[in-house]
Amino acid sequence: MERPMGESAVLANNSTDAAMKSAGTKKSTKTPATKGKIPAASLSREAVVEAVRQSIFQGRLVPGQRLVEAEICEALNASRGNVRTALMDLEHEGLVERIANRGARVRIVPLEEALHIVEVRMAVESLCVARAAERITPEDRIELQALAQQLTEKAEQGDVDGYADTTRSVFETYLRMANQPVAAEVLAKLRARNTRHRYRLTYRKDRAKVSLPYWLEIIAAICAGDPAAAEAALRAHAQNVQETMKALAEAEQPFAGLTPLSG
Amino acid sequence: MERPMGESAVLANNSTDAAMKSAGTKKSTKTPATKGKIPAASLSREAVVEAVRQSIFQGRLVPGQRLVEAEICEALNASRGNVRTALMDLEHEGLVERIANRGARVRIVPLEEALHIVEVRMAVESLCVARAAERITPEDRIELQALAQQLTEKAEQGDVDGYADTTRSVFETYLRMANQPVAAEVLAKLRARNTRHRYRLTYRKDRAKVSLPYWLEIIAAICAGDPAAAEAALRAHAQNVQETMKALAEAEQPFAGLTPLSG
DNA sequence: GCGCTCGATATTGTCAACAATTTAGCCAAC
DNA sequence: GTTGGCTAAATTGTTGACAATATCGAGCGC
Repeated sequence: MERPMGESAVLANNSTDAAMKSAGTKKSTKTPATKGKIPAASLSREAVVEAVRQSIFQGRLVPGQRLVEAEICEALNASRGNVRTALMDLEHEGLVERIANRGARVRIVPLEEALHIVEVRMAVESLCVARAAERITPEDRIELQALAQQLTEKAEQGDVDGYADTTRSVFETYLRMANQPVAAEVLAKLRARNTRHRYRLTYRKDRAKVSLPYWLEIIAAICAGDPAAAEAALRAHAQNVQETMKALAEAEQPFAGLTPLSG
Repeated sequence: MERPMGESAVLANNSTDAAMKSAGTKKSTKTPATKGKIPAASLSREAVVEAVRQSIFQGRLVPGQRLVEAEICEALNASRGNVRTALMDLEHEGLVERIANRGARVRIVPLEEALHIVEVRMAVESLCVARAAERITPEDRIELQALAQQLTEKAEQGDVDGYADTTRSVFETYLRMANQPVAAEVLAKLRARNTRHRYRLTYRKDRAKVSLPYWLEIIAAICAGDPAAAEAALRAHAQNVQETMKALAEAEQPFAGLTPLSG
């Protein structure tokens, strides 16, 4: 209704490839045959979850957009049951909003909530870096210092993507070091939930210059085995992120509907 | 197979009442009639979630117990689809564990994980009490001081249930004051997830004596508008909880299977 | 006697038809 | 012109049947 047709193609064009990739792993063991009737080997629930999730992350599905079960069915060639459960899964992840009898849509995460998310992340991640600092081993120290070096290089080269990837590696490294699986789980969900807001920050040309000193300080504190300093450094970074997000949102406010992902 | 029969009654006997209560709210508007065929007005998905959740909380379903869809169906008089989605919901809550093609069981939360949960809760709740201390209003102060008074009285009277209820009120109050919906959401899930371990602590006769000073200190710090002190007080409490949980688990280790809920 | 394949059974996963609900358009009445 | 109810269309929710998968036990060869 809202948009008559053809938009389901947005989901189909690029998604099925990625979706099939994860679906292939499943049905590989045995050929179903299915009594001669070929039901087009429809996507499993997990594959649908992944396809829709990626579509949201990559901006093919914009916040607020309606997710009609039947449309997704056709676009991904999946049965409605699978699509339905997939949407429920995504609701639990906080990516999709579902209202009873009224359908699902891509969840809109308002700035205020995004700031709250950063705040909670700050609390949980400060726990993680503190524990990482306490538990650091010589091997970890070498790895972290190498990452610090790499981070500096990427920043100097102006390699935005590489810099973003490396920060993720740092994050994953101290998370592993912290040995806090519950914290890791919580963080994964929170990060997924404000991917969009995070993207706006991460992929800015000048972001590396601002964030590099914060990252280096965090790494230095962990390597020094100083939990308090690590917490402080992480909180400083988080506060900068909050401020920058606010500033960015204000700057973009006038343009309302537009979302210039690649500023 | 494992246990031939009759155990489904464990779920049915007491649960349907509570389940019906929440189901009643839904179907109240209109009588379905359903073409003359009476499908026994089966429980909706949410009602099943609630019934199973309560059964787990109240210990009628013990950790590790298998949750066969068909059995729950019959016990609660719900359709399998609803039971199925309910189990998936509970999986997301961390209460139920589901293995593909092998069914669901009540999740076993090992001591180690329970300690991790307390640690994450400590991080998130310390954020909340700090914010509560920053944002406190005169009305909040009056409310908190009244709760502190009540807490002291219940502890003196040895009213274990009342004391537990009041601590929950304190928790809810500073959570509301903190204005951190995301943190509240995360905490709700974490609390649900180690309900069982928490019960062992909360409902001990002598627990109030130990925890009361911690609670009073937290409240005092919030009322004083001192975020740092509030965080410190909360962390002290959390650490005591961790230590006590460890000690309790060790003490119970010899008795293996038994779970003396009302020690 | 021991291990192994092969069937029987129990249980979960998928699907498509059906029921219920909401929404939008329309006409009538005020 | 606006409000109110009524009907039709679109969409979600539910159910039962069927397919796929894992588990267990019996028979069989070694």
